[in-house]
Amino acid sequence: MKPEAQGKDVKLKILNAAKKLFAKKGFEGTTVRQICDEAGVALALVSYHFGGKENVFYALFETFAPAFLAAEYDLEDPAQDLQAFVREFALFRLAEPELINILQQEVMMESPRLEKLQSIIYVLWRQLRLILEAGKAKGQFEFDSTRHTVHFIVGTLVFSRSSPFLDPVFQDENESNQPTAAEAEKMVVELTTKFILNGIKSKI
Amino acid sequence: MKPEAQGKDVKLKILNAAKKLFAKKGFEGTTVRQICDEAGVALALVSYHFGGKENVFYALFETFAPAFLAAEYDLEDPAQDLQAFVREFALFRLAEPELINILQQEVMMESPRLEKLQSIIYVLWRQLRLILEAGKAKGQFEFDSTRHTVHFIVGTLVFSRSSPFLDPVFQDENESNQPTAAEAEKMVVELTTKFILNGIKSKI
DNA sequence: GTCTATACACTGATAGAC
DNA sequence: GTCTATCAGTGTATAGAC
Repeated sequence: MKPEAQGKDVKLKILNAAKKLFAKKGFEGTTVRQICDEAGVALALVSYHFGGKENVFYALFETFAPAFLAAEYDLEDPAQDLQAFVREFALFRLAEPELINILQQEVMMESPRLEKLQSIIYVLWRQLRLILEAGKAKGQFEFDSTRHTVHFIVGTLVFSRSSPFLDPVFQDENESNQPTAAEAEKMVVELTTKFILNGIKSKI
Repeated sequence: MKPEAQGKDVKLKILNAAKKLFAKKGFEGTTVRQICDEAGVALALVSYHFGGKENVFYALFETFAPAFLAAEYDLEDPAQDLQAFVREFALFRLAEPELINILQQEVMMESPRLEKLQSIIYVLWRQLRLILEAGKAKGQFEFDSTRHTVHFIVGTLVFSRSSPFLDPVFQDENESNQPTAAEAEKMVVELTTKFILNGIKSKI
């Protein structure tokens, strides 16, 4: 391994370890020692490469959510925009469940760290709000309060804890034969879209 | 104040402080010192009255969610049962937002503390699942996957962070004139019910 | 029951060898 | 760049005065 590549490698190992641990134990519940143990590197390397635990947190989002939902919507067909929005969000959640998990925890406790993520979150929030209002104006959606509806949709999109003890082992309901990973992905996106669009009485 | 009542008073002050802080900073992010400062009592009293920080956590739910959603549903009219379920949940969230907040954080990180709350959570989860399946069997609801639909509904019910920076100050949309607290409550319940019931195409 | 003072493990961060 | 050893600070819990 080339010397100059080692730094990158260690940084990535730390980021992956931190992602896993932050999602599982929260930011405060995770110690730098745990991160380094999980990553298999020495304790000092978090400070060396990132300059502290908090910067690992920010690097997590810069690395794994670089242009997360940077898509713009022209609001010409809000129903279609909403579908695209939901789809993109659901796919990101499938790709990076830990990141969504961390984000949700931080949003819940209004952590001070959110300030530096405000751009990401606020943009999303605003996009959704604009789509909803445009769709309502065009008669495509049916809801009373934009503020609450944004909450409902975000809640639907964000919450997906497949804890073993909440979903006890039981026969696959409809999906009797094991779907492939790709099929399962597609299904989740479809189901989520359907629930949300139904929720605001939009055609699918 | 009667001597024997002082203990109760201090315990309640600690519980209220802990509820506020756990919701805001998470369990691990909250220190016993912070709890006691917020409660205005000496550091030692958490250990004295509860036997440690973790027991304060459990006492929180025993105290403020004594028979939370103990309601039974006969599943004769699942659509009505679901409405009652959503209503009861939404009202509890209005009454004890911090508790829902804490619960959500813990569920997200699958904290070890959840084990002792399993009965509460699992019962809820199961009730909702049973209502959904009964309603589907009766043709009242329309959805493909019970598992995912439970997730969507719980997400909708649980997520409601009214952070000032997510909902920037802007003119009350529909609700132009200030509603009373009771009216606002009623509205939230109605909106939530509507979104969820629409989501599974149930009549309202 | 409530307080202050303290014990002692563990935290994040750094210094210095390699 | 990476490691081990160590620091100062803070965590929870307890001992003992009142």
